[in-house]
Amino acid sequence: MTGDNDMRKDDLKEGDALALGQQLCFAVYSVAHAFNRTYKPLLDKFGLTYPQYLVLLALWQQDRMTVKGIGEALGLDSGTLSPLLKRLETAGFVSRIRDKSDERQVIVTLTQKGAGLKAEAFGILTEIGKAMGCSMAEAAALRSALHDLNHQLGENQQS
Amino acid sequence: MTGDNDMRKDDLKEGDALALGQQLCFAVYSVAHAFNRTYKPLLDKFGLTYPQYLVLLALWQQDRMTVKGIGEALGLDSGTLSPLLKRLETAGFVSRIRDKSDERQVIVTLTQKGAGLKAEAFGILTEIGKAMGCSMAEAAALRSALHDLNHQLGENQQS
DNA sequence: CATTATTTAATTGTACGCAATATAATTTTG
DNA sequence: CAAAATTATATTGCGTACAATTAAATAATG
Repeated sequence: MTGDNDMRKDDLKEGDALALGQQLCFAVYSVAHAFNRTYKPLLDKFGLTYPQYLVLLALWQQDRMTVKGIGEALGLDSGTLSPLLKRLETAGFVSRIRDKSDERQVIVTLTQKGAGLKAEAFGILTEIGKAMGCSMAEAAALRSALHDLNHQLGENQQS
Repeated sequence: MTGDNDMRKDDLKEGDALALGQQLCFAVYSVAHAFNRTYKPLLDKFGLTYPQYLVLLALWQQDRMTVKGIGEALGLDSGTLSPLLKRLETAGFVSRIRDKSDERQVIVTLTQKGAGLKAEAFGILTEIGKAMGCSMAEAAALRSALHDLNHQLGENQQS
């Protein structure tokens, strides 16, 4: 480290561009993991994973969705959802029934157990709110910025 | 809005506040996937996955790290890193050598191929910058907010 | 200095996430 | 109406993530 490196602060700008701490994507990646770790103990009580919880959230908002509908709501494809829904079915939270009027489709429906979980899972909301420990305005601004970024990144996808 | 106390709006706001953390989490989750999709075609050219690219970013910043060191930098454990590093070694980007002075440790070192890739990676930055379609200032602000959130979520973890 | 405890990687098992493919049902079309 | 194209879901294969376990090396302890 002696002598062979005369780099001064001014020269470091380009080198720093590739630094981990500078990467927005890494910040997002890290927070996603942090959220996952925060949710895990809360969801473990119900035997749910975070993606499974997302599916239930979607169904609590609107029951009787097709696999495709859930996929569009969550940004997941059948390769992810088919086995996930099978596990949710095995666990007794949802049932999957072929649509009689279009047998290609599978209608995913909440069971009583799945529907009943909504009330119990309400406590998760408050726990997550507490864990974030930031103001509503901050959270709302961040959500909005991420929403824009998500849309922007999606735009560049279809090329 | 301040000081105006409209009963209905208050109810709505309370519901929003409760759900905000959850929505923020989903926004982060979605953007993480969106970034992954944006990076994929860029990294495919080099035969890299995004987590593998993260490891190289860490090594470009500081070469000769232990598995544990890389894990701390990226928030990953040996269960993820061991097979990943094996693939990076097979692909010729890094080499793994047992530390002679402490044979428990494995020192991960960039090969010439791995080190040489850094120059080409600047092109990825430009592409990502374009895809994000926001100013440096915006990106920096978002990164800073995510950094804070990550720290905050981490605080609540240690119980 | 031998035993125990801790540390570091690797391994095993489960669950995403996604590309590519397969399969069956429905539409489109010629 | 029959052949081709499209659509919806499921399956396969690969690469993360992460908990739990294992194995080997080092450190701490009596």
